[in-house]
Amino acid sequence: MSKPTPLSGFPEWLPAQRMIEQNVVEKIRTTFELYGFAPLETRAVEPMEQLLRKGETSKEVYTLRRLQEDAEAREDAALGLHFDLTVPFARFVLENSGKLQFPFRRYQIQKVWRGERPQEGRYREFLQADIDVVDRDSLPFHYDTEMPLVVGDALRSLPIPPVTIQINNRKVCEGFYRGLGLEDPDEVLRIIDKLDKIGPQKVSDALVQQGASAAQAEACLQLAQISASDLSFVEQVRKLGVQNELLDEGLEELARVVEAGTEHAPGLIRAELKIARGLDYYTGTVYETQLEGYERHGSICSGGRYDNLASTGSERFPGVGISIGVTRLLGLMFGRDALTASRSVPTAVLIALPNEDDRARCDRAARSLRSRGISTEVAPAAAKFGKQIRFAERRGIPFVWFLGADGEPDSVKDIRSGEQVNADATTWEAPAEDVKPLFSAP
RNA sequence: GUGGUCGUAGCUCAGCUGGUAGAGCACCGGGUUGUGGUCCCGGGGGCCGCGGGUUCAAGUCCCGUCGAUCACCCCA
Repeated sequence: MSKPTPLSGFPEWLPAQRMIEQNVVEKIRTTFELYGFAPLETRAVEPMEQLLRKGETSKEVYTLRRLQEDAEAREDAALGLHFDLTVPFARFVLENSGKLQFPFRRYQIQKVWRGERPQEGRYREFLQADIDVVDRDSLPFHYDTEMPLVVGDALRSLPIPPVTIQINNRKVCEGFYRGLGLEDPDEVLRIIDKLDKIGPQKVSDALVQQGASAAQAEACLQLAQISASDLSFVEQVRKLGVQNELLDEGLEELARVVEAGTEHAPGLIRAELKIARGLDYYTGTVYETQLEGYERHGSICSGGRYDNLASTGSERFPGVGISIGVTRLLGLMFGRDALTASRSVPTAVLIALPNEDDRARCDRAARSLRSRGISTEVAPAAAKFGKQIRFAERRGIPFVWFLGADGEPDSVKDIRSGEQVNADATTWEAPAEDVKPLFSAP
């Protein structure tokens, strides 16, 4: 059997990177819980009809079937892996609405799968950290203002470059387009979304192609080019002179999100009237997040308001949510060596083994250190101390422990400084910064 | 899913118009009878991503495939 090769789009990290991922997830989780979001995990698989309920994303869904399965059952292709965490959550709410208290806020940190062509920062299997709030019948708008603040806190707790959460509101766009007399707001939105990639001239051409007049296209471009970190965007939109009720409503909402950002997290939020978001279940606020220095790789955290995603005949559960693309974030950072671990193992202390006969003594010392939370391993084999120190060095283990010769005290060496001092395994404490690996930008 | 570029030791790469593989770093051993990182000496490693084809001969040309990456699509 020849050497296995990677599977495109299914990343696997090395232990040092996995430690970083775990640490990142832990920090995100802590922030989510600080805001009172309750943990939830849904199954990886959903019925296809659920997955396709909103949005034409069928081609991205991986379907599930047993290897041995009769042809007729196969035709149903009844199950698929979820491609985000919002749709399964909506299903879960409908299914369990009787057992939940509303407004219901929960977080989910899980793998999702999409059958897209992979490239840097884009994968087929990746981890999302998602928060949502849903309520019965109607959901107060202030939750729309809270979402970016939560992920802002989470992202700012990580050793990564600054982020900017860009906000828009579909009501603004749709209202504006309708106010202009354009009939197909979704199509306009789709075109406007490409502004950064193809430039204003081509966007304008495309709009005219779709039946817009030159003046209408120009107005759409004017709107899309509005960007502000404060409320000044309202005035800028007004100046364009379009009158529409939905537009007014959207502006009011967007203003509230920006206002909350200004108050609670200066520099985090920016009204960016060109962002659209692909998923078509969003009905109001939409979020997209840029990581400074990695803008061209797309948003690392997105979401929005969905008023109609979770509804049955009689019941309706509007929601708002946002999701951090953990794998994208990490993949981009790893790709530039911009996030590293101080060691490749959790171990803080390596106990040198002078002779195989001393293993029991070493194990005793190890147990003593572990009992006080110090991650410890005993050297794999008796060898020259130089080799054992090198074993530790290769892995970034900061301390090597030496048993004292009979009657002598043990000693511990900081192999970074070379300093070695007498120590007692029942009382010695590692410096606080060395107990766990550190994760940082180099 | 469509198209482009790339794929040589663990890593970074060299290998001219086809003539059966090299460097630096890393790794292992010795100098250093057991406390490393310097220095010196020596060593192991590559079906040249994989499969097929053209040719007397292919790392070098052609096709396919897998992987990486870029653009489109879409999106975390």
